Amino acid sequence: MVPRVRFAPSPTGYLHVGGARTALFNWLFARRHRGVFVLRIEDTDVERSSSDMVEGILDGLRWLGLDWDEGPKVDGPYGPYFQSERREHYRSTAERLVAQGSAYYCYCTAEELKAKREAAEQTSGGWKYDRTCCRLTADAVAERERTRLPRAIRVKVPDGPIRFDDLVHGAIEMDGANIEDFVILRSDGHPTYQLSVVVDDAEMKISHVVRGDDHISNTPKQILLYRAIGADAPQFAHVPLILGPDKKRLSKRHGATSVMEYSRQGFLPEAMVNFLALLGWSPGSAEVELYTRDELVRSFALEGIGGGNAVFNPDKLEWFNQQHIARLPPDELGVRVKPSLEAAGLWRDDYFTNRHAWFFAVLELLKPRAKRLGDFVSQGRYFFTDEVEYDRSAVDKHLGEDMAGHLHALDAAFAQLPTFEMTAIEEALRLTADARSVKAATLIHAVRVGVTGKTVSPGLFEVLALLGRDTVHRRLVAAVQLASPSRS
RNA sequence: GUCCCCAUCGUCCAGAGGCCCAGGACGUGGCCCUUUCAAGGCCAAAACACGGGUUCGAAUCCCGUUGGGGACGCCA
Repeated sequence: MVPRVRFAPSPTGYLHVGGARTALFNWLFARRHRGVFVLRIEDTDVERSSSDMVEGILDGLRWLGLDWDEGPKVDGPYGPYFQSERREHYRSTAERLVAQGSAYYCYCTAEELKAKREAAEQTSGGWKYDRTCCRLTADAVAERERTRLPRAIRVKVPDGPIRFDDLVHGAIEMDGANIEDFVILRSDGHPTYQLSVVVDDAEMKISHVVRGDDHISNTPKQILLYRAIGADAPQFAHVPLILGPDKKRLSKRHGATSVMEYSRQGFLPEAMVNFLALLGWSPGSAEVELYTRDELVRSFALEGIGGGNAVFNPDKLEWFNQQHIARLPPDELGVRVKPSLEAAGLWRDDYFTNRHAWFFAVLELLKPRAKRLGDFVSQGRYFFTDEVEYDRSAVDKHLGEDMAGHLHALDAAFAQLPTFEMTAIEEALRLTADARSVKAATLIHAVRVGVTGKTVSPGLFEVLALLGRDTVHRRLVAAVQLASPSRS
């Protein structure tokens, strides 16, 4: 039997890193075992759900490369995959449970319940539904039904232990006495999560439920429902939560939590996937941290998921990003960097055609310094435009008036070079420095500032070679001007 | 308040009774390389929460304490 897993987000927000990791674990498990990855949208809360949010979540999953086998836009044998389109399944199931005696109508109003709960919290602290409506006589129920009094449906929770074997936590047991008679169908006819999730997981033949730790306490309720509807419960694997640096559950307060926000910030999906996979999961003893998506699929196992919560570490994410950027082949890197250049207005189509060799060489040079995709632009913009932005303090420091003559001489030396390539450039510069009794380093720094506007760049000779003789000449002329006393 | 989960360096993990005076990665500090900054290489500091057991022997098993997290909704 092929494993069937699902990711079931509720579209009440964007895909955040916690949800992304849950989705990733499900996806990895499905791919590892050649199973099926189902995407189901849990939009039973009409008030808080929106189609924009659905799109946002799909975008996040697509960006991460987590493709689903059944779900929105991918028909399957167990659809529809939006809970809002499956109401009849839930309603009829709930009525069936009432008919067979495992659930009952509850006519208590929200106000009544709220009052009771608040009163109880004043005194004892905790509160469970007091089963007022469970004790109603058949006549009393019939009377209320006749007057069409609004009612919800509650499950009658039996006392006694409910056990299950969690794939990450092991045996877990809870006593029904600690669980209240929870609502499965609201008075407006909409199902609650507890009902819809069980009905759908059962009908969609889900074999393994991999979800957040925060659902552990829901699991016994759901097991009760599986029993009541006469279905086998799936295997459960409850993944610990992702925490912020303050050890509190990760939330907006901790900065970027939307997966797409990381995309915007220049992170690679490869890096995010690698980072998230290793947050709470480990392949075992291998002392390797960098994985491609395929490698993760090959080594993934639910057994490797640890039991404790994990703190989200942005520094490590950034390191993964740098490593994955460094591993991108040149043409692929070009594709990834293009949007940043476009956003800066520095993109030119011939970077992919006539000048692709030059373009790729520039990216390769900038690569070891790039932590995010935007760094190619912020650190290397002088490659893509002649409008050099000079760092004022760098100019003051390295382009003193004594440099004007040196730079002029260097420009002349460059003009004499038979070929303008790295070793020849270096030789010319060192010779010029010698001849004029300046330290090569001093001249190098001056040229760097003059040509790139910055004190920081890749190796200067590579930079000059890639910029080309004409560009270097123009900038050297400009640098001589900058260094000349007349400028002020 | 009740119930549940968790507990190894600052952080993420390895460790499934002797291989561990605890290993890797990020971060931090130092050195090397060097025209700057990175990258890379090398080195260093840094942890088994505490207390009881069990055992010849415990980071590993059991109990308790403490600490952290989660759930107790006609939210999901």
